[in-house]
Amino acid sequence: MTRAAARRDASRTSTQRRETILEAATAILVEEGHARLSTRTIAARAGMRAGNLQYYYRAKADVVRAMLGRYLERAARAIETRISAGGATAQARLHAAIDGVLADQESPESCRFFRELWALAAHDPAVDAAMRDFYSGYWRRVVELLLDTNRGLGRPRAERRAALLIAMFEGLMLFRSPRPPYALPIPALEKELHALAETLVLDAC
Amino acid sequence: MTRAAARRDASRTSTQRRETILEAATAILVEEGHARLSTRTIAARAGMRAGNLQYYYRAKADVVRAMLGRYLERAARAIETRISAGGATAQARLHAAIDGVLADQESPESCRFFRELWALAAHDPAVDAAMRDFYSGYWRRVVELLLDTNRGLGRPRAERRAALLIAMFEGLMLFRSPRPPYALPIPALEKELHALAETLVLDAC
DNA sequence: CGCTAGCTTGGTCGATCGACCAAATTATAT
DNA sequence: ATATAATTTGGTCGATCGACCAAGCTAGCG
Repeated sequence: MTRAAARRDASRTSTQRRETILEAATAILVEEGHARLSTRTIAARAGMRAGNLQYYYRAKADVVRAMLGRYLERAARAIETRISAGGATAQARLHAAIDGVLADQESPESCRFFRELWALAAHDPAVDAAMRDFYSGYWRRVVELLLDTNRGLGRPRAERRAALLIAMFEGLMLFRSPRPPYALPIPALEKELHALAETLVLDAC
Repeated sequence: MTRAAARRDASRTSTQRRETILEAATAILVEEGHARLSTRTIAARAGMRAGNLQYYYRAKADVVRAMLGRYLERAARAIETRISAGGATAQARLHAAIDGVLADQESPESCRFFRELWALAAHDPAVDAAMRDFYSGYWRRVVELLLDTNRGLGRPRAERRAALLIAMFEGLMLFRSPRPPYALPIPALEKELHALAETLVLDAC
């Protein structure tokens, strides 16, 4: 029997410890912001000493990198799941995707996290690269959704409109968080957004 | 003769000294980011000692507040100027406003500055309040522009669509900066955006 | 049993931060 | 010229940061 398997406490495996650290880092980023994301606060939240955190991640940048990968990966998977379960027609899947993104934005944590990510990416090349990767895949996926719904759009136009859609989503996220937004009636806004997506995908003018 | 007028070097008036400080702070925020915006770096860039900076602004927050007010005020005035000079018809003024915002986004400094502002606002109540003020006025102005172009829209719908427009603008800014963006063909994108604004303001469906 | 590898502690290091202040300097007014 | 006010200097303070490391602890191995 290997040592790892023999552990009484499964939460003490090395991978589980790393997971705890990433969870702690995410929680701090969401609840207290990037300015308070220090090796010490992460360690404290993870229930360990600062020195011990360095045993699992040599540098703070390694923690950030891992946390980022974990989060973006999950976000991408969540959206993909929504799309696949969205319905039979391409149009239904498009609207399911929009609903998925909007639902994600309902959670203050998600908005917070992404706002902090933008802040971090502004001057951290590693974070910036990861964000680019994420949005690049995000964008390609939306382009395909638009094309699936209306082949007549043509790829260049679909690419432009996908970019506008994503920009609008991200812009909305800025205004949602952290406190109740700029007196925007979100539900009505979402209907408007669905209608807008409809024209974006149908109008080939 | 007053003291200020008697100064040999006009750049040594108290107000001019403060202006120098705010310029230095803005430059640092744009070129090096909010993480490097410290009282010491600001003072160094303004050509004075850290202690002297505190003579003009008691706390770092005061510098940030003043810099923010200065910048947002200018931004608001620039857009307003564009609109007034935009043309005779309401529709021409709307498109002039869009061009103005897009032109502002062309400058990397502007994108940088706003990205850093969003980062600061995330956990600085004063910055957050100032941003809210700015976007609140921005939003109201766009609502009026939409209503001027097409009375038939009705205020609630105009408010929603103005919000979507602004969200799209701010979202685009995120993707523009700091480095060449996500392979987005910006000129074509801007045409698309004008067309989209057209449907937003005309379609009353 | 003792050995060893994995894990954890607690402390230190140099750097940077915002803030504060007494003293020195410079400009203006009398 | 002298007194007064405005400005500038240079240094210190306590706090926090990322990183580092020697020593101690623990669990499974032979």
